Amino acid sequence: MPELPEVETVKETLKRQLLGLTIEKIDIFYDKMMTPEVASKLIGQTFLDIDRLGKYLIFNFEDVDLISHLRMEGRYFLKYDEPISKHEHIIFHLSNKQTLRYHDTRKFGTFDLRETSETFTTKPLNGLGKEPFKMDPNAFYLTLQKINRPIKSVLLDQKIIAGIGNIYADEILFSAHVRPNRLANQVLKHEAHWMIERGIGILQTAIEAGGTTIRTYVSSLGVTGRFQQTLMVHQRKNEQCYICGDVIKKMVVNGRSSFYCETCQN
DNA sequence: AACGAAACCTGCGCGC
DNA sequence: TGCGCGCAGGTTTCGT
Repeated sequence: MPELPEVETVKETLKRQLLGLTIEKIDIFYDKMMTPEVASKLIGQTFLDIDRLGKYLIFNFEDVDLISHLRMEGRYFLKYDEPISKHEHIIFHLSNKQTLRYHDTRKFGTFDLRETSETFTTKPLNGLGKEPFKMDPNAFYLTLQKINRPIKSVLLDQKIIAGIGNIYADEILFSAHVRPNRLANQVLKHEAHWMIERGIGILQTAIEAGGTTIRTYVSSLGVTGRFQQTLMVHQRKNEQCYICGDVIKKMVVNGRSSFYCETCQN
Protein backbone atom coordinates (compact mmCIF):
# COMPACT_ATOMS: atom_id res chain seq x y z
CA MET A 1 0.00 0.00 0.00
CA PRO A 2 1.95 2.91 1.20
CA GLU A 3 4.90 4.72 -0.21
CA LEU A 4 6.61 7.70 1.34
CA PRO A 5 3.72 10.19 0.98
CA GLU A 6 1.18 7.79 2.47
CA VAL A 7 3.43 6.91 5.40
CA GLU A 8 4.05 10.62 5.95
CA THR A 9 0.30 11.21 6.06
CA VAL A 10 -0.18 8.38 8.54
CA LYS A 11 2.68 9.75 10.66
CA GLU A 12 1.19 13.23 10.84
CA THR A 13 -2.26 11.88 11.64
CA LEU A 14 -1.00 9.61 14.39
CA LYS A 15 1.15 12.34 15.91
CA ARG A 16 -1.90 14.46 16.49
CA GLN A 17 -3.64 11.55 18.18
CA LEU A 18 -1.00 9.69 20.14
CA LEU A 19 1.65 11.99 21.60
CA GLY A 20 1.63 11.91 25.38
CA LEU A 21 -0.46 8.74 25.60
CA THR A 22 0.85 5.67 27.41
CA ILE A 23 0.47 2.05 26.33
CA GLU A 24 -1.24 0.12 29.12
CA LYS A 25 -1.82 -3.24 27.45
CA ILE A 26 -1.26 -4.94 24.10
CA ASP A 27 -3.32 -7.70 22.53
CA ILE A 28 -1.71 -9.72 19.75
CA PHE A 29 -3.98 -11.78 17.52
CA TYR A 30 -1.40 -12.84 14.95
CA ASP A 31 1.65 -14.23 16.70
CA LYS A 32 4.10 -13.81 13.85
CA MET A 33 3.62 -10.06 13.85
CA MET A 34 4.96 -9.24 17.33
CA THR A 35 6.55 -11.35 20.06
CA PRO A 36 5.35 -11.21 23.67
CA GLU A 37 8.82 -9.93 24.64
CA VAL A 38 8.46 -6.91 22.37
CA ALA A 39 4.96 -6.24 23.67
CA SER A 40 6.07 -6.42 27.29
CA LYS A 41 8.81 -3.83 26.72
CA LEU A 42 6.22 -1.43 25.33
CA ILE A 43 3.91 -1.60 28.35
CA GLY A 44 4.14 1.60 30.36
CA GLN A 45 5.93 3.48 27.57
CA THR A 46 4.63 6.86 26.42
CA PHE A 47 4.53 8.10 22.82
CA LEU A 48 7.08 10.93 22.79
CA ASP A 49 7.31 11.46 19.04
CA ILE A 50 6.63 9.75 15.74
CA ASP A 51 9.08 9.89 12.89
CA ARG A 52 9.40 8.42 9.43
CA LEU A 53 12.30 7.19 7.34
CA GLY A 54 11.53 6.03 3.83
CA LYS A 55 8.46 3.86 4.21
CA TYR A 56 9.11 3.11 7.89
CA LEU A 57 7.20 4.64 10.78
CA ILE A 58 9.23 5.13 13.96
CA PHE A 59 7.36 5.39 17.25
CA ASN A 60 9.68 7.05 19.73
CA PHE A 61 9.26 6.08 23.41
CA GLU A 62 11.36 6.76 26.51
CA ASP A 63 13.68 3.79 26.23
CA VAL A 64 12.89 2.21 22.88
CA ASP A 65 11.75 2.86 19.35
CA LEU A 66 9.12 0.75 17.63
CA ILE A 67 9.77 0.54 13.89
CA SER A 68 6.67 -0.24 11.85
CA HIS A 69 6.50 -1.11 8.17
CA LEU A 70 3.03 -1.23 6.61
CA ARG A 71 4.14 -3.21 3.55
CA MET A 72 1.19 -3.58 1.18
CA GLU A 73 -1.90 -3.06 3.28
CA GLY A 74 -1.04 -2.06 6.83
CA ARG A 75 -3.19 0.67 8.40
CA TYR A 76 -3.76 2.17 11.81
CA PHE A 77 -7.10 3.03 13.32
CA LEU A 78 -8.02 4.69 16.58
CA LYS A 79 -11.13 3.34 18.21
CA TYR A 80 -12.75 2.96 21.60
CA ASP A 81 -14.23 -0.36 22.61
CA GLU A 82 -15.73 -1.41 19.33
CA PRO A 83 -15.56 -5.13 18.50
CA ILE A 84 -12.34 -6.37 16.98
CA SER A 85 -12.70 -6.46 13.23
CA LYS A 86 -11.42 -9.22 11.01
CA HIS A 87 -7.99 -7.93 10.06
CA GLU A 88 -6.98 -6.17 13.26
CA HIS A 89 -3.92 -8.05 14.47
CA ILE A 90 -2.50 -5.87 17.23
CA ILE A 91 -4.41 -3.67 19.65
CA PHE A 92 -2.59 -1.14 21.81
CA HIS A 93 -4.71 -0.07 24.78
CA LEU A 94 -3.96 3.56 25.58
CA SER A 95 -4.12 5.64 28.73
CA ASN A 96 -7.10 7.66 27.48
CA LYS A 97 -9.24 4.53 26.98
CA GLN A 98 -8.71 4.62 23.24
CA THR A 99 -7.22 1.74 21.33
CA LEU A 100 -4.69 1.98 18.51
CA ARG A 101 -5.38 -0.87 16.13
CA TYR A 102 -3.02 -2.27 13.53
CA HIS A 103 -5.04 -3.59 10.60
CA ASP A 104 -3.38 -5.57 7.81
CA THR A 105 -5.36 -7.71 5.37
CA ARG A 106 -2.35 -9.55 4.02
CA LYS A 107 -0.37 -9.71 7.27
CA PHE A 108 2.85 -8.56 5.59
CA GLY A 109 3.54 -5.69 7.97
CA THR A 110 6.50 -5.85 10.34
CA PHE A 111 7.40 -4.50 13.78
CA ASP A 112 10.95 -4.13 15.09
CA LEU A 113 11.84 -2.91 18.55
CA ARG A 114 15.18 -1.19 19.15
CA GLU A 115 16.94 0.51 22.00
CA THR A 116 16.93 4.19 21.12
CA SER A 117 20.69 4.24 20.58
CA GLU A 118 20.51 1.42 18.04
CA THR A 119 17.53 2.49 15.97
CA PHE A 120 19.52 3.84 13.06
CA THR A 121 22.58 1.62 13.38
CA THR A 122 20.85 -1.75 13.04
CA LYS A 123 18.42 -3.38 10.66
CA PRO A 124 16.07 -2.46 9.19
CA LEU A 125 16.95 1.24 9.12
CA ASN A 126 20.73 1.12 8.86
CA GLY A 127 20.82 0.06 5.22
CA LEU A 128 18.43 2.65 3.85
CA GLY A 129 19.51 5.10 1.18
CA LYS A 130 18.79 8.81 1.36
CA GLU A 131 15.29 10.07 0.79
CA PRO A 132 14.78 11.96 -2.49
CA PHE A 133 14.64 15.25 -0.57
CA LYS A 134 18.19 14.74 0.64
CA MET A 135 19.62 13.12 -2.46
CA ASP A 136 22.13 15.21 -4.36
CA PRO A 137 21.10 14.99 -8.03
CA ASN A 138 24.67 14.69 -9.19
CA ALA A 139 25.50 11.98 -6.68
CA PHE A 140 22.42 10.13 -7.90
CA TYR A 141 23.63 10.41 -11.48
CA LEU A 142 27.05 9.07 -10.53
CA THR A 143 25.42 6.14 -8.75
CA LEU A 144 23.32 5.33 -11.80
CA GLN A 145 26.42 5.24 -13.98
CA LYS A 146 27.68 2.20 -12.07
CA ILE A 147 24.47 0.20 -12.26
CA ASN A 148 23.63 -2.07 -15.15
CA ARG A 149 19.98 -2.85 -14.55
CA PRO A 150 16.72 -1.06 -15.38
CA ILE A 151 16.30 2.41 -13.89
CA LYS A 152 12.97 1.42 -12.41
CA SER A 153 14.57 -1.29 -10.29
CA VAL A 154 17.00 1.33 -8.99
CA LEU A 155 14.20 3.73 -8.02
CA LEU A 156 12.57 0.86 -6.12
CA ASP A 157 15.81 -0.12 -4.38
CA GLN A 158 15.50 1.21 -0.83
CA LYS A 159 19.24 0.79 -0.25
CA ILE A 160 19.89 3.36 -2.97
CA ILE A 161 17.00 5.78 -2.48
CA ALA A 162 14.37 5.44 0.24
CA GLY A 163 10.62 5.85 0.02
CA ILE A 164 9.74 5.33 -3.64
CA GLY A 165 7.39 2.48 -4.55
CA ASN A 166 5.73 1.22 -7.68
CA ILE A 167 3.31 4.12 -8.18
CA TYR A 168 5.74 6.98 -7.71
CA ALA A 169 8.50 5.21 -9.63
CA ASP A 170 6.23 5.18 -12.68
CA GLU A 171 5.23 8.81 -12.16
CA ILE A 172 8.82 9.94 -11.65
CA LEU A 173 9.98 8.14 -14.78
CA PHE A 174 7.20 9.75 -16.79
CA SER A 175 8.19 13.19 -15.53
CA ALA A 176 11.80 12.51 -16.51
CA HIS A 177 10.80 11.16 -19.95
CA VAL A 178 12.61 7.87 -19.29
CA ARG A 179 11.16 4.42 -19.93
CA PRO A 180 11.14 2.04 -16.95
CA ASN A 181 13.36 -0.55 -18.64
CA ARG A 182 16.15 1.83 -19.70
CA LEU A 183 19.39 0.69 -18.08
CA ALA A 184 20.46 2.99 -15.25
CA ASN A 185 23.87 3.54 -16.81
CA GLN A 186 22.15 4.79 -19.95
CA VAL A 187 20.32 7.56 -18.10
CA LEU A 188 21.65 11.00 -19.00
CA LYS A 189 22.77 13.53 -16.46
CA HIS A 190 19.88 15.90 -16.98
CA GLU A 191 17.43 13.00 -16.78
CA ALA A 192 18.87 11.88 -13.46
CA HIS A 193 18.54 15.44 -12.20
CA TRP A 194 14.93 15.59 -13.37
CA MET A 195 14.16 12.36 -11.50
CA ILE A 196 15.31 13.86 -8.22
CA GLU A 197 14.02 17.39 -8.70
CA ARG A 198 10.66 16.49 -10.24
CA GLY A 199 10.41 13.44 -8.00
CA ILE A 200 10.57 15.67 -4.94
CA GLY A 201 7.79 17.80 -6.40
CA ILE A 202 5.63 14.73 -7.10
CA LEU A 203 6.11 13.40 -3.57
CA GLN A 204 5.40 16.78 -1.99
CA THR A 205 2.26 17.23 -4.04
CA ALA A 206 1.12 13.79 -2.96
CA ILE A 207 1.82 14.57 0.69
CA GLU A 208 -0.20 17.77 0.43
CA ALA A 209 -3.05 15.76 -1.09
CA GLY A 210 -2.91 13.27 1.77
CA GLY A 211 -1.44 10.33 -0.09
CA THR A 212 -2.47 8.19 -3.03
CA THR A 213 -5.38 5.82 -3.20
CA ILE A 214 -5.70 3.25 -5.91
CA ARG A 215 -8.06 0.82 -4.32
CA THR A 216 -7.72 0.23 -0.62
CA TYR A 217 -5.59 2.89 0.98
CA VAL A 218 -7.29 4.87 3.72
CA SER A 219 -5.37 6.87 6.29
CA SER A 220 -5.85 6.30 9.97
CA LEU A 221 -8.60 8.89 10.14
CA GLY A 222 -10.45 7.20 7.33
CA VAL A 223 -9.61 9.96 4.88
CA THR A 224 -9.17 8.74 1.34
CA GLY A 225 -6.17 10.04 -0.55
CA ARG A 226 -6.76 12.22 -3.57
CA PHE A 227 -3.47 11.91 -5.43
CA GLN A 228 -5.00 9.26 -7.67
CA GLN A 229 -6.58 12.04 -9.64
CA THR A 230 -3.15 13.28 -10.57
CA LEU A 231 -1.53 10.03 -11.68
CA MET A 232 -0.15 10.50 -15.18
CA VAL A 233 0.58 6.89 -16.11
CA HIS A 234 0.32 4.43 -13.22
CA GLN A 235 -2.61 2.04 -13.60
CA ARG A 236 -3.65 3.82 -16.83
CA LYS A 237 -3.02 1.05 -19.36
CA ASN A 238 -4.86 1.64 -22.65
CA GLU A 239 -5.89 5.13 -21.56
CA GLN A 240 -4.71 8.27 -23.33
CA CYS A 241 -1.56 10.07 -22.27
CA TYR A 242 -2.54 13.48 -20.89
CA ILE A 243 0.40 15.09 -22.68
CA CYS A 244 0.45 13.59 -26.18
CA GLY A 245 -2.71 11.52 -26.46
CA ASP A 246 -0.86 8.29 -27.21
CA VAL A 247 -2.03 5.10 -25.51
CA ILE A 248 -0.40 4.23 -22.17
CA LYS A 249 1.45 0.91 -22.32
CA LYS A 250 2.30 -1.63 -19.63
CA MET A 251 5.41 -3.76 -19.26
CA VAL A 252 6.89 -5.82 -16.44
CA VAL A 253 10.17 -4.59 -14.98
CA ASN A 254 11.73 -6.04 -11.86
CA GLY A 255 8.67 -8.24 -11.59
CA ARG A 256 6.45 -5.18 -11.20
CA SER A 257 3.80 -3.75 -13.50
CA SER A 258 5.18 -0.62 -15.10
CA PHE A 259 3.13 1.93 -17.00
CA TYR A 260 4.61 4.36 -19.47
CA CYS A 261 4.02 6.41 -22.61
CA GLU A 262 6.05 5.30 -25.62
CA THR A 263 5.91 8.76 -27.12
CA CYS A 264 6.81 10.81 -24.04
CA GLN A 265 9.39 8.40 -22.61
CA ASN A 266 12.54 7.09 -24.28
C1' DA B 1 26.24 -8.09 -10.21
C1' DA B 2 21.80 -9.21 -11.86
C1' DC B 3 17.65 -11.88 -12.86
C1' DG B 4 13.66 -14.63 -12.11
C1' DA B 5 10.83 -17.17 -9.14
C1' DA B 6 9.04 -18.09 -4.84
C1' DA B 7 7.73 -16.93 -0.35
C1' DC B 8 5.02 -14.33 3.12
C1' DC B 9 -0.97 -13.54 3.05
C1' DT B 10 -5.82 -12.24 1.59
C1' DG B 11 -9.24 -10.40 -1.39
C1' DC B 12 -10.97 -8.75 -5.73
C1' DG B 13 -12.30 -8.81 -10.52
C1' DC B 14 -12.41 -11.39 -14.59
C1' DG B 15 -13.57 -15.06 -17.98
C1' DC B 16 -15.82 -19.32 -18.42
C1' DT C 1 -23.30 -19.22 -8.41
C1' DG C 2 -18.85 -21.28 -8.47
C1' DC C 3 -14.01 -21.97 -9.90
C1' DG C 4 -9.54 -20.89 -11.33
C1' DC C 5 -6.45 -17.43 -12.61
C1' DG C 6 -4.10 -13.10 -12.42
C1' DC C 7 -3.35 -9.21 -9.95
C1' DA C 8 -2.28 -5.95 -5.89
C1' DG C 9 1.08 0.22 -3.32
C1' DG C 10 6.61 -4.41 -0.36
C1' DT C 11 10.56 -6.96 0.82
C1' DT C 12 13.47 -11.01 1.47
C1' DT C 13 15.52 -15.25 0.06
C1' DC C 14 17.20 -18.67 -2.92
C1' DG C 15 18.89 -20.64 -7.17
C1' DT C 16 21.09 -19.66 -11.71
